Amino acid sequence: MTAALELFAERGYDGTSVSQIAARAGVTEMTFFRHFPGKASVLVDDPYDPVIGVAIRRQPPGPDPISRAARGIRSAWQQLPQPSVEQVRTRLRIVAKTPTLRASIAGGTAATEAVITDALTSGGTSRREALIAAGAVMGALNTALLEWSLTDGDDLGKAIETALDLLEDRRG
Amino acid sequence: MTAALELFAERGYDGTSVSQIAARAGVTEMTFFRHFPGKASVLVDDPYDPVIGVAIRRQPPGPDPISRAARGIRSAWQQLPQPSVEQVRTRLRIVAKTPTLRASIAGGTAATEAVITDALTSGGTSRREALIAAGAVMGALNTALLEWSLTDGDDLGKAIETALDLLEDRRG
DNA sequence: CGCCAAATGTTAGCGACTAACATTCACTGT
DNA sequence: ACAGTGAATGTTAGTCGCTAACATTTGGCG
Repeated sequence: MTAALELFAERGYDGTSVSQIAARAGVTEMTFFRHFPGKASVLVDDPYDPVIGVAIRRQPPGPDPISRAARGIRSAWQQLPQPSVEQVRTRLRIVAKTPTLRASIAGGTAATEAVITDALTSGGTSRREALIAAGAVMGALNTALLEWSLTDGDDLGKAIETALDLLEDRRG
Repeated sequence: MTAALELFAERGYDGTSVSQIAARAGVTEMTFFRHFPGKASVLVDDPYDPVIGVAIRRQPPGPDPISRAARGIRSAWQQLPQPSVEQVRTRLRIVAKTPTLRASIAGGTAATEAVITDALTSGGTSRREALIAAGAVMGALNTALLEWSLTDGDDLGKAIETALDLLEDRRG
C-alpha cells in the first residue's frame, strides 16, 4: 500500500501499473491481487456502514427522508473516531484527479446506499423514496469530499457539515 | 449498436466481448473502438446537458440551490422530446444489473454535474454549495432512473417526478 | 528434524483498449 | 473514364488489469 501511494503521487494513478507497485513492494503482481481485489482498492476502505445504519434508525422518522438520513450521518460522523485528515486528503486527491477512479467510487458507495435505504425504509418511508434519498445524500457527500480534498487547509468536518446542512436545512 | 444490444440481452454485458459485438456487426474490433470510445458507451448517450443548463438559469435564484436545480430539470424534462420509453428501459436495465456499469455511469454524469454547477453559480450560489447541490440532484436522479428501469409498466415521467419532488419540496 | 499450512511465485491466458501502419472505398475534379 | 484524395476500415502488435492452475517457498510446531 505504501508503495502504491508513493507511485500514485509520483506518476499519477493511470501512469502506474500494478506490476510497478508490486516491484517497488518487492513482490509479484500476483500477490498484489491476493491482498487487494483490484488496483482501485488501495485507495478505498470504508468500514463505516454499520454505524451509519443504526445512527439513521435512531433519528425520528418524518416526512422528509433526506433530512433524516442527513441527520443520521451527522450523528454518525460525530461519534466516529476521526481519521487522519492528511491521509484521507492524499487518498481523495488522487481519486478527485482521476476520472476513472471518480467513477469507480460510485461502486464503493453502493453498499453505503443500501444501508441508508434499509434504515430509511424501516422508518416507514417507501422503498422508492428511500432509494432516492440515499442516492441524493451519497451524491452530495461524495462531491463534497472530493471538492474538499482539492482545497488546502480547510476543515474536513466543515466540508461535511456544508453538505449535510444543504441537504437537511432547506430554504434557510 | 444493434449487435451490442442484442448480445447484451442474450449473454449479459460482462458475458459479451467487444470482438463478439464486432463480429456480429460484420466488422473488426478496431472499428468498434473508432465509433465508441469504450464498451460502456454503447449504452449511454446524453445530449441533454445544454438544455438543462439554460433551464436552471431560468429558475429564480433562492437560498436553496437544490430546489432550483430540481425545478430547472423538471422544466427541461417537460420541454424535451420524450425518448422512446422502452428503449430507455432496456438500456437502463442492463446498467442496473451490471455493477461495473452502474459505477461507470457516474463518469457519464460528471459532465451534467458540471453544467448544473455552472448554472447554479451564475445565480449567486457559492461554488462549493453548487457542487454539492449538483451531486445531490444527480445522485437522486440516477438512482430513480435505475430503480424505475427494474420495474414494469411504471411511468418514466412519474419516476422522475418522485425524485424531483423529494429534492425540492421538503418537509411536507 | 520433519510436517503441514499459509503465503508467495510461475506460467498462461482473456478482455479492454491503444498505436502505427497498410488498405480499401467513395467521391471529386479534370 | 480516370487519376487522385481523404475517410473509413483492416492488420499487427503491444500494454494493462485481472484470473486460474499448478508449483514453490516459508514459518511455526510437534
